[in-house]
Amino acid sequence: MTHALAQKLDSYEALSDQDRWALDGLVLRTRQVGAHVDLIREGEAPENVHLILDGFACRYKVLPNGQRQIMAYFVPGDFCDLNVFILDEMDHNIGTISPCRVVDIPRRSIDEITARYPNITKAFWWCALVDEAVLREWLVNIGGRPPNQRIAHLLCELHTRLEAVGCVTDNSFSFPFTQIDLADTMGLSNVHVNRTIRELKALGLITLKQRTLTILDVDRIKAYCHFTPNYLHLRNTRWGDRRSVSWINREQ
Amino acid sequence: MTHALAQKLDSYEALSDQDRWALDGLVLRTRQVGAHVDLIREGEAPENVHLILDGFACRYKVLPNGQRQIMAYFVPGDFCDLNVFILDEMDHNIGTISPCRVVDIPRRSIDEITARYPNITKAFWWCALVDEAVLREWLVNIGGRPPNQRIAHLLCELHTRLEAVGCVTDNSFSFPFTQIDLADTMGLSNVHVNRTIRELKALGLITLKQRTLTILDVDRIKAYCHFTPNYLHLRNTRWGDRRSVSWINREQ
DNA sequence: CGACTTATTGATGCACTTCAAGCGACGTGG
DNA sequence: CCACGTCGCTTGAAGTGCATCAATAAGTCG
Repeated sequence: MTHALAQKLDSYEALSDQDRWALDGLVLRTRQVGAHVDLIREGEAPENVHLILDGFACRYKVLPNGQRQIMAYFVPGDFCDLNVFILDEMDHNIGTISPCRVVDIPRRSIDEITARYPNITKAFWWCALVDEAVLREWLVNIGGRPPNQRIAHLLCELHTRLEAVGCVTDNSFSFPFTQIDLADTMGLSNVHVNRTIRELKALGLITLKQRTLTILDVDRIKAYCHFTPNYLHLRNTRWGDRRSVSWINREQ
Repeated sequence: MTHALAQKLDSYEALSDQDRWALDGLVLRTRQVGAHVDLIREGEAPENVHLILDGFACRYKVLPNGQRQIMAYFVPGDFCDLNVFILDEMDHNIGTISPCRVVDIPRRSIDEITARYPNITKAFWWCALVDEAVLREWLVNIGGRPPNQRIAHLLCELHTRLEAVGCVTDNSFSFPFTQIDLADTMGLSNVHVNRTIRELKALGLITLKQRTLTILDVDRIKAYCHFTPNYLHLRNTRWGDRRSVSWINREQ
């Protein structure tokens, strides 16, 4: 059974057996972390890279008034802070949502890998750039989409990302997020998240029972929120020749 | 007269004379671009890195309903897409706000520089990570702050970033953004942006005349929106020992 | 079983959007 | 040179989408 990281990198570029062995060496020392535990906090100096092998985590900040803003979700196979060594200190927190299996990778191990395995190095780069692209899409999501499409879009993204690491069966996947988590992610109140989710259920797009989310009609929910996965830059995904829209034709 | 890039990198780590010369070689071939011109569009394959030497540009997407979402502002000294080669095609557009002096840097030049100048390589890394940190802060801004603080926060950030490249005198700087630009940046309507800006003027925090913005009371506007520049990771900036807030104490 | 968190639902209010109209600055062409 | 169109800013009026407050129900964990 291959771990989520190898599966994820493989979805970008085919890995050799040597590459795989090197990755296996990276993830030898895993540790189990409970739910709602901080892996690293704002103000601390980053020592290790955190890799999530199992479970869900997130990146977040807390504003002076106590408001929490979640900026990213981490799913199995995701690095939390791959290149963070460059910066002197963390400007945000990283905490678990559900119990997680985590690997703490020292900087030296990353350097050694990138020195010897160009394929992996390239794949790491790809990870970092995709993470940034996801962050951009979240900004678009919060800034530009109405709440119902906003939440649907997040669900489509999670579905796609989790599918790439084999965590989806029959369009169902583990969904440990509370409605408060979602509210703090989407810039909405928990009450409104509740009503929006019920709307998505009523439309027959999803079901959500016992922390398991099922997408009932993948095509319809993607159409519903205009989900295009191009920003995830997956190898096997193809979508129509969607031409870009420029400055000129701003209105419809 | 040193250009904005050298000045910016120097604000991170002191550069040697050799480093400076190498950077000067990078920015030899500049070109002038008008306002509201796309430098690169969604769907295109990235060929060159774009560096802004003078003027303002932005990163944006256009949603199916015609809504534009701006995801980043570029000021003098900023790379638009430093590491974008890794990805097959652009997932967003980059366009100018004002007329700009731009350098198109081919991938090879970047590779040569990073192969020979470790200081510059490290500084480039720092640029990329700070850009990402800024993006995160924008997400917090849109998701978590009320509109008045949201706009004030953007102005504080611009002030700080422009100061680092010598584009601020007497707390005044060029401000070519229209209120529609700001609206598409902040996830607000242009009407509300207008009223909020008038509020900031009425509070005596700013003036805005002939595309020049002046911050009348830097300390007060920073306090007004709880601006902390730690996410910009500037060398010379120091701020109090702001301890991080964690999961536990969520409410105030 | 009891304490606490999470989900749900209703009622109220206001912050924001939308629509609309007027105004000044600017550029272009007749 | 003036007429006209466009664009950005401003302001008013009206409607509503979302937050806030509150109270109950349903899980969940010790």
